[in-house]
Amino acid sequence: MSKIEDQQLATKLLELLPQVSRTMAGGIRTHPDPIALNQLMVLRTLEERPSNLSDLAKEHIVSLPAMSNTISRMVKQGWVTRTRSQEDRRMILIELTDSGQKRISSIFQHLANHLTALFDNLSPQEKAELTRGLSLVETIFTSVGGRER
Amino acid sequence: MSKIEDQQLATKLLELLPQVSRTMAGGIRTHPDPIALNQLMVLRTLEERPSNLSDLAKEHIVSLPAMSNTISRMVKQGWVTRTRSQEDRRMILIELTDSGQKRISSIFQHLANHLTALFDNLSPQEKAELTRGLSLVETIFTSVGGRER
DNA sequence: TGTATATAATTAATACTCTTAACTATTAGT
DNA sequence: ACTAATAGTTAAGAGTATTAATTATATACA
Repeated sequence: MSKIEDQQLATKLLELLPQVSRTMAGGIRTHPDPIALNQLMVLRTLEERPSNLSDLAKEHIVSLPAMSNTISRMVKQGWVTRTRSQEDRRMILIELTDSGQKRISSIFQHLANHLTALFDNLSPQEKAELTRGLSLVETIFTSVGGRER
Repeated sequence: MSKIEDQQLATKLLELLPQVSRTMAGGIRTHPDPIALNQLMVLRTLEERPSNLSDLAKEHIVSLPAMSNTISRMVKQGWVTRTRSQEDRRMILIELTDSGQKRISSIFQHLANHLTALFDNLSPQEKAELTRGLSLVETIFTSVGGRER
């Protein structure tokens, strides 16, 4: 019920956001052959399963044109392929290529090492608390689901 | 020591990032007269104290040109002013205008309401855990300080 | 069967953010 | 005075986002 506390949470989240996202971006930029943060995240999704454009856009909470654009850039790089579905010819299936797979492994490993170094200073106790906190963030922000419009 | 756990933390963070930032951006976009998320964050910094460009750039972990660019756009909107410091004439002091102050109040209030609604479903216990988790994120990601280069 | 509607994706127009490299002032050190 | 460091801007280039308009394809129903 405490409105004030909630506002403080909101404020803290708003302050943390650029710190986190730019530290991440920085962790990628030190890779010899870097990639945009968003592209890495899309590639990680595709690593788990091929996907069509709409689902990808929904999952990453961006508009269809934005995702289409991003995919175009990655197709140009040879990291993913676009294939029209035969069952429903309106749909485009996006799949990771071997080249894309290699790329993502290399960069993700690099980033993970970078982040792991940051976590190193935490005690096991603190790591557990951090994990718990992130789970709550996950609950809150994924319950919203797609964009609310 | 558990490398695997750390990687899972990294992965979770990487997955959460777009969810959080886009939910935030969405919370702003529903305002009748929206603003870019980054601009809101810079305005909030300036609300606390006027600042020169370098400090602003450091605090938001972006390059000097990026911040200069963002400030230019906000000056054009009349939300902040640029004044050359008299003590050290190399420095530019950025200050919030009344118009900027009004703008930020309105939008931040809107966003905070939006987020507060998300927090509403949490128990006080969970809110405490979330707060703790965010503090840890803060510790980790602000200890890095500026960009690591 | 045919027409209307919904869905999937793309293109276009526009805006914002970010990087590095090159350049202009100004200040501080020797 | 000369050099080096610091503060900021401008330029070039890439990436990401939005909404609006357009093209296909699929589905619903009269």
